[in-house]
Amino acid sequence: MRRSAGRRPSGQATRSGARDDLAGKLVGAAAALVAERGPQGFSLREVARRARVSEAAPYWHFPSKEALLAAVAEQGFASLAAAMAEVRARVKGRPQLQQLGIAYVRFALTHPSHVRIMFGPEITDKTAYPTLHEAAEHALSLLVATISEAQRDGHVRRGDPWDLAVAAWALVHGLSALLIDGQLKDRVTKPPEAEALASRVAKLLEIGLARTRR
Amino acid sequence: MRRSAGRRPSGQATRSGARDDLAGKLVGAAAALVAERGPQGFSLREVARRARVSEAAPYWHFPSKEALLAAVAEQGFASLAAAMAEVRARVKGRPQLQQLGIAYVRFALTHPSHVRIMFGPEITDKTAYPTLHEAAEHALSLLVATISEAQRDGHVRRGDPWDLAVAAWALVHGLSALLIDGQLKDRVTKPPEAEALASRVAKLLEIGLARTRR
DNA sequence: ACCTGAACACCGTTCAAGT
DNA sequence: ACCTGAACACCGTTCAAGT
Repeated sequence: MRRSAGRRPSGQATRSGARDDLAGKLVGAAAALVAERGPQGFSLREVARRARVSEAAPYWHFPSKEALLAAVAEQGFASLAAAMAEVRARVKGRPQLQQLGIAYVRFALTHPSHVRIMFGPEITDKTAYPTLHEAAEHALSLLVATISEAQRDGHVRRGDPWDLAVAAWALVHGLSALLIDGQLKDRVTKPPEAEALASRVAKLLEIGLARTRR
Repeated sequence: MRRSAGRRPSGQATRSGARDDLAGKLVGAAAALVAERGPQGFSLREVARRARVSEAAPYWHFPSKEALLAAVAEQGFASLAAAMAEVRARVKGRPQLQQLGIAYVRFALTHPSHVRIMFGPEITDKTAYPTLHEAAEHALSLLVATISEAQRDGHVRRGDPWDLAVAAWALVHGLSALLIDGQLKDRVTKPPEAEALASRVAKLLEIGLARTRR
């Protein structure tokens, strides 16, 4: 009960750009370890070992293993949002939604362990980490914005944009989960097949959300 | 290297109906523990404690913690398939698909930890447990059958039924995952709201998969 | 303020030993 | 064939102690 509950979960340096920043190094090592071994093989002690500090050292910067993972998850939502923003900047008009969906699945397939941390039960209460919550919220807001604009341009049916966004999110998130969890291994074994499936499903999304009478 | 890799992962009795069946008792205790504490709080030692045997005892019946969890997951897919079959028997015609979707989400919301075990990373290689794989395959086959019949009856567009089934599965699975993982807690806080959202999303599914020009 | 070393209470799994 | 008791190598977390 002597430490101050690990501020700076995003892991900036204490002073400007100091490179003795252990918090940042821990987040980096944690992200790498998650990518390597997945949520199962992850351990705080191994992170400490990789950062060349004692097993108790991380506790000064993060109140728990969960808090460190929350920082990793936040990082993940930031990269996801960046990937989404890139698509929104690059492709305009009717195909935007489909491309956004494909980008989502692609992100999940290239960072499966990251995605598991972002959404899985490792972080029990997401609202306990406000910056994580905001990062997730921001990614969703990009999708809602895309839907709203598509409605304005007449590419998507009328209706509550949040509802439609959740449906779109659920579709690509569900496909990602099924692929990551190996539930479709019988029929889709290689990455290109997964990409093709993602493309077809995202096409169905575009059709499904399209204005009736197309 | 002295035991025979735990046969009977479904946990039947050795002789007909013998009630000293430890394997079955372990699966029961494991399922209860999963429901109580989730995948995180689950431990093989606690299961052994609840079954009133030593911590080494489970290893005669199951080669690993993962194998015991695979039995729990198999049970989960069996109940899911049963719930789906019930819907298929009860409701016919065009609303069948929507009702199936709602039933899926309802199952996930009432058995969140079970669903996590069924789909999560706890079981690394699903193909290593053939009966688990079959149980999952069977649940999917019910969905494919529903789609095929709906196509025959003119309620669903043309196209590879497996593709359409995967899209439908992804949609309801994704919505379930987002709800379970608390990703929608900002907007949907109570079970009735979740049900209503599931209903609207499943309706979108029906519309999206409908024949064009409806 | 920040970190170490040692400790506590847990794990999954193995292995000799019992019946 | 089936189970126990003890052991090994790990965990997350805490706490006194150092600087």
